[in-house]
Amino acid sequence: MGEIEVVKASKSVKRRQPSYSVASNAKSSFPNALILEDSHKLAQRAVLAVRRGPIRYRRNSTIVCEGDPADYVFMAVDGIVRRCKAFQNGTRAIVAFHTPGEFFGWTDEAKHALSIEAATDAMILFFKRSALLAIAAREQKVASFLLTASTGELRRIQEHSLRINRSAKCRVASFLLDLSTRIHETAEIDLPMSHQDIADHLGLSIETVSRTITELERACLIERASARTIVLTNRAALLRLLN
Amino acid sequence: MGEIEVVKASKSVKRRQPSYSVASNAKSSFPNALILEDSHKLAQRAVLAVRRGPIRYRRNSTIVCEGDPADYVFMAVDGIVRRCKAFQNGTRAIVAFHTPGEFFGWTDEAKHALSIEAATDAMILFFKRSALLAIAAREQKVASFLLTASTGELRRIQEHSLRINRSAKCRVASFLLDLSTRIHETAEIDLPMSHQDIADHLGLSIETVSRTITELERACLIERASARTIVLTNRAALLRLLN
DNA sequence: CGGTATGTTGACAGTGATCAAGAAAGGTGG
DNA sequence: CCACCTTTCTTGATCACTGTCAACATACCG
Repeated sequence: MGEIEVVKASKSVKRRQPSYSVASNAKSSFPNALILEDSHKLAQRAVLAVRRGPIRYRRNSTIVCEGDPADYVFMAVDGIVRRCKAFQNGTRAIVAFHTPGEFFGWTDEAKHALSIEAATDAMILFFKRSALLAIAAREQKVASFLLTASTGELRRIQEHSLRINRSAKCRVASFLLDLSTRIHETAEIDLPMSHQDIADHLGLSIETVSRTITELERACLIERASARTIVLTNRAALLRLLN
Repeated sequence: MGEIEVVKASKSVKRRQPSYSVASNAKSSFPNALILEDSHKLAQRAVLAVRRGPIRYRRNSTIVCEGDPADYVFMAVDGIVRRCKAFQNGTRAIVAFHTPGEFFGWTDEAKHALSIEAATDAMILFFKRSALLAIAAREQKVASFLLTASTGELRRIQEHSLRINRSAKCRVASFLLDLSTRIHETAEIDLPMSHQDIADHLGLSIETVSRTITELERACLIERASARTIVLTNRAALLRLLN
């Protein structure tokens, strides 16, 4: 990835854009997402001072390719981002989804180990890694901000690695609960990403994801208004599935 | 976990102690493990200034329980540590193993989300989290050291989450290669942890771990001197399994 | 030497993947 | 606004990998 100048457009995105419902949610959440604590306000100001963008990405377009130099770190203002790795046999694993306000792409290596892609239409801020490090060296609050972001991501991945070797039903239930928390809608979730993305994230086939959702619906743990709109009607029962 | 005063001993540990072979390896690696770069020497000195211990733990003894207050962060001087979660149905998932020199147990939450246990006899240093944060607030190098430790752990868990939904053969091969790198033995690995630990880490049954190792041996990718001593005779072929 | 913990191997079952077909939703162009 | 097309999702049938149960082997230890 070189300099950031133009808005990249994907090849042929003429699809439903459920991202917009997330967008309206995210628009209001963005300023608050950054300002988690009063003590971090200065840090955030300092961090935001070196932002570039935002740049608009269309759904399924690539922000960073595996092996690209890790010069930049990112934050979505709007939309959902996925970090993933493609394997030789054509399969793909999505290590994490990122919601607006989360930093992602931070690493101590020279190259990004994972591709970073827009799972929905997205607006992305860029931060030069060297600039962040330079500020962090001067401003303690910024260093602490980076550590907090990194620690938070560590916690999320640990939770994910715990659910990944449980049953399909448990994985899906856990994912839905997690998603509902992270995009803080009430009970109704408008799934921002495709079933294929969910499958690749949970290590399941797309068919199993579909079947499992159907099964949860039959058991009256959730309801479906449409394929992408899920209502968590019985959150307590979903939580019980997790043990 | 309260104050650190005495060496805790496990209930009935009268087993083979393959940890000793690792110990001899780790003894020499510890001073170097900390001093990764010259620029970090000052940070390390500052960090080590607030250490407590080391305290000796016997194999399978618990250092921290799930839900214990997260007042301390740890580093093994010697031995292998596992961080894990027990589920209601009696199964267990090991999120990560830690080798001597690695920080672990860092979190931004008030409680440890995972149990921390000695996978072999181990010598553990303790660091009060509040003390580390206080030093980090004064000394930039320490803040950067914490960030580096956290980022490194993030990278390892990401790699683990990538191998966790691949085939059993691929998981085991990847684990052996990773282990051989981390304990920097040559080609011969003296597995420090039990097959049960490996199984719980890879999300496999103990039987599948055993069968897969046998299979790798039949395919002449590895050799076994004993159940716990494995020689990576064909590292290139193992790497090919990973894709 | 005997007892316990750990590892190995076999038989069978179950969860989830794969293959295949059809349904639903969304966008496009007339 | 409607017909058509593409993409996404759903459902069924079958298969394979891995888990479970069981028995045995081996190593370690007192």
